[in-house]
Amino acid sequence: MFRLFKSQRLRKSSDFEKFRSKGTESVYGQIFVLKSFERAIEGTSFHDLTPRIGIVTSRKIGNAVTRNRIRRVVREAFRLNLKYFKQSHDYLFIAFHGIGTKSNKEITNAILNAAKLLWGQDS
RNA sequence: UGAUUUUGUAAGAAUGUGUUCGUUGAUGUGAAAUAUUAUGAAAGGAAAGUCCGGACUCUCCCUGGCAGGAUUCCGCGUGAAAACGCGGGCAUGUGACCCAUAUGUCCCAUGACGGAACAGUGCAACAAAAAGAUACCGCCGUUUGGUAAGGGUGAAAUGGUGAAGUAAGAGCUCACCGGCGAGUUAGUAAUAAUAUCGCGCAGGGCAAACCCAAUUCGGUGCAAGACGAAAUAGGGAGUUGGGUAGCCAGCCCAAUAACUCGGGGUUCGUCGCACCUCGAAAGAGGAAUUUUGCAAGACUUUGCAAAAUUAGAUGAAUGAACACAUCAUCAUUCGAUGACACAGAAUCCGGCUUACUACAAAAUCAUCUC
Repeated sequence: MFRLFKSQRLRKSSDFEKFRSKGTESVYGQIFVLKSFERAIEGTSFHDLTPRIGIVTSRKIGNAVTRNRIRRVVREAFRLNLKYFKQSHDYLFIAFHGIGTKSNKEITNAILNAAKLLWGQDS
């Protein structure tokens, strides 16, 4: 199962606002922050339980081409390595200045390490 | 040979092929495609800046004035308009030629090229006595003053040479040159020429300063706007007019109605919107773009025919991995890294501007050789 549905992405402002308040777990890297928290479950279908990700790329990171590339790389890393992300959790990826100079592989590996760390903090 | 600048060309297509995994619309099947299905499609020359002009939207798509904005040498052409193309004129500048105080001729480049006036206001660092009307030195006179010939300052100091004149000087006067205006001639015109007439030429520069003149424009911008669902309220305070056009009028509506303010709630979906119209559908008609061919034109281009094509997201799709080939860079033995500039559609068109890659041409500069 390698598809990436719309239900697996954060698509509302309210979803992003939740990261401001409640106790979120964070992993800080040199080029990004990965945050997560367990959301309220409303149903039992696949789309209710799957982990979701939101990506924040501000204008500080670079021009539109650079920001598009970062978003694609992060989504691809999330899609191909879904097993490292916990069920019924929301994730927020915030890119920092300087990420534009990194290669796709470097970013992917850094995200996976951060996800594994978040997995470990829970247990 | 290299660098820089300018102009032109290239739909500047993922370097190509294959495999695998995906994303977003569309269409088909289906009760349902968020059932993990099938088919086909999916970033640019600038998509950028948002500087102009339109389509379209709502609004008082009724009218005038004020305010405010835009445009600005002439002719022809293209265009819905902005704007663009060709030719001409004028100004400034580089270079060459001629001449040698000058004036002039040619080539190329640039030009936000209407107006400096018996319209008005304003501005000019530093230097200089003085930057619009001034006397520092000097000259003359001498009680106050006169004087722009000389010095000195500056980007710019009241046209130049000579004579006459004077206390000394000065277009104060005169001759020649220059300038301005009128007329005449040439030209469609901008404008040019002038051995005609007039003016001593007492006021230069900046309008990318306000401003003036002519022409022209209502505002709003897809977060426009339309519909649906859900939710809140059926109230509070204030005003007497209101019609959201920046303001003022006309015009229209209302007076137990309308508006304003504060508070509360919603911030979801569909359409607009993926070329348009008709149609249940099949399909038909038209539009645009690209390519090819033919024809027209001085050129940008235009017409006709044929074929192909018509992106549509909304925390925002158009991507990733691997293999082989090709190319580039680094090491130069195996090999390693990369696919390269500017840059990412956002309602849709036409321009302008800016950024940048490759190729071609021209100009300038530098170096080397003869």
